[in-house]
Amino acid sequence: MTTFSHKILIVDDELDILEFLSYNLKKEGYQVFTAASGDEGIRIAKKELPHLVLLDVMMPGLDGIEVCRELRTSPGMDDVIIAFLTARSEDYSHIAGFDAGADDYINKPIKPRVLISRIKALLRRNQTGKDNASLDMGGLRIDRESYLVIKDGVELSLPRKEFELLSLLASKPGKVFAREEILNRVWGEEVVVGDRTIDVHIRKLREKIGEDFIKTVKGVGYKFEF
Amino acid sequence: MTTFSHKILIVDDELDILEFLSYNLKKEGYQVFTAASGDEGIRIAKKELPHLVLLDVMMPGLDGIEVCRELRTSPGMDDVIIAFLTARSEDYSHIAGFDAGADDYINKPIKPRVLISRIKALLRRNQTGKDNASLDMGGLRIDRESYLVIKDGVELSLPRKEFELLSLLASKPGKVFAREEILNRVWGEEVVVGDRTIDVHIRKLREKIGEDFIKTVKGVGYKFEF
DNA sequence: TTTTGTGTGAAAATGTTGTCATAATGTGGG
DNA sequence: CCCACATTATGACAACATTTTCACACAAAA
Repeated sequence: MTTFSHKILIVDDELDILEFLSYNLKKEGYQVFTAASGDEGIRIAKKELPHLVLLDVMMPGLDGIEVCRELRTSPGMDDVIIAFLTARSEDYSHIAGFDAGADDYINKPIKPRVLISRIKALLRRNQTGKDNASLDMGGLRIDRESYLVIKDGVELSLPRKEFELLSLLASKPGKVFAREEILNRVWGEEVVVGDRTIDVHIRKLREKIGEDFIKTVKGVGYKFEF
Repeated sequence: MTTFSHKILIVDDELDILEFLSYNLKKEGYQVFTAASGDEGIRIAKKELPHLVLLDVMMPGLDGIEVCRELRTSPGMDDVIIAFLTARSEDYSHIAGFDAGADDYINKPIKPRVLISRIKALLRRNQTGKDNASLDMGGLRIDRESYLVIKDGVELSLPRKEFELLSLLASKPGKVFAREEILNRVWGEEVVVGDRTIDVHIRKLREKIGEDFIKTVKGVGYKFEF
């Protein structure tokens, strides 16, 4: 069997990042293409039909989201895996809405080892045809199908309410969910539970997945961030 | 072998789009059903159990999202592939909250060639592993043809219900099957059996194949793992 | 008939969920 | 800047729900 090499396209306007990523991925044996703008990214993507596209969200001109949209509607691109590169500080709320095409979000700054393992996971996933109903972010994977949360590679099995709560919050990173809304969607409209119930579940979640993912917005509710 | 034809249901309130899509899909050999409203779509879906549903997001009355929700919670519909049709200009944020069921988003206007290739990809994706006659995993082989389970080389002969239950769970390792889903697919839609029936069969299975393969997810269902 | 398969109900075991009291923390007014 | 107030965090526990397990009844097959 000849060694098969995946094609990866990196689109980012910052040249040093481009080089950094390119270097590390090539070292892993991937076939790497780079583009410094959205337009160029689309052109190369159409020509090379890469298996995976790393897409910077913030770019002058065509931004990552628009590129993603364009790619997703291009012929032959149906199976392309698209991962967004996002700066940790950026507000995710506007991205969150766009769940049509992203397979993963990867935070900058990026440690090579982490990047490689995420990319391997992504490529593996799509190869087995297992189109997982799973979200992957900040070292946390939430798999709605297997009811499993994987944190840094370690499986956590959460009780139902906790899982649903996390699942809800993480479905729209950055968005603040009001307590009322949480109650409606996790517990249901008619169910009546005390005021502290949510807090307690939030606490248990934080114990399990770490303190940093769920942020309290006093007087309003909670939000998920990564 | 006779040619197998996939059933596709299109739901859209614009009749010319309905016709346009219908024409193109029929030409490809698909069995096409159409509905001009959400209600009609649900009715037809329940009757025909299509493999794939193309769902317009914006419709008067029941919109695509609501239809999708309804379908996803209908018995037997778990494997239906649902793709949303969206106008390019539409804001995705309101869709985002709805993470329950869409397998794909397809932008209008639609080029036939693109549509066909997306649909093929979607159908292909879901088909894998479905018709496998023999599954082999973790020292356990499940042979649907000979109705035999072989554990570490030893033949086990399981009663029909037990075999079908195991077969279902193992058809998608990792996936949690809700009790409701199990009932529908192993016992059938109309059959009414008590709550404890599933548990007892699970228990007998565990006795025979070992305790570790079938995991309980409390409040949700069971899943197979190896 | 004997054996095997299948479903039921009731008790026990298990894990999950909700509530309370109390501490900690943040917020806005003075 | 500090205080009083409102809100949230936390830990222990009680209440609850679901699943397990068992013994048994009945049906279907051998």
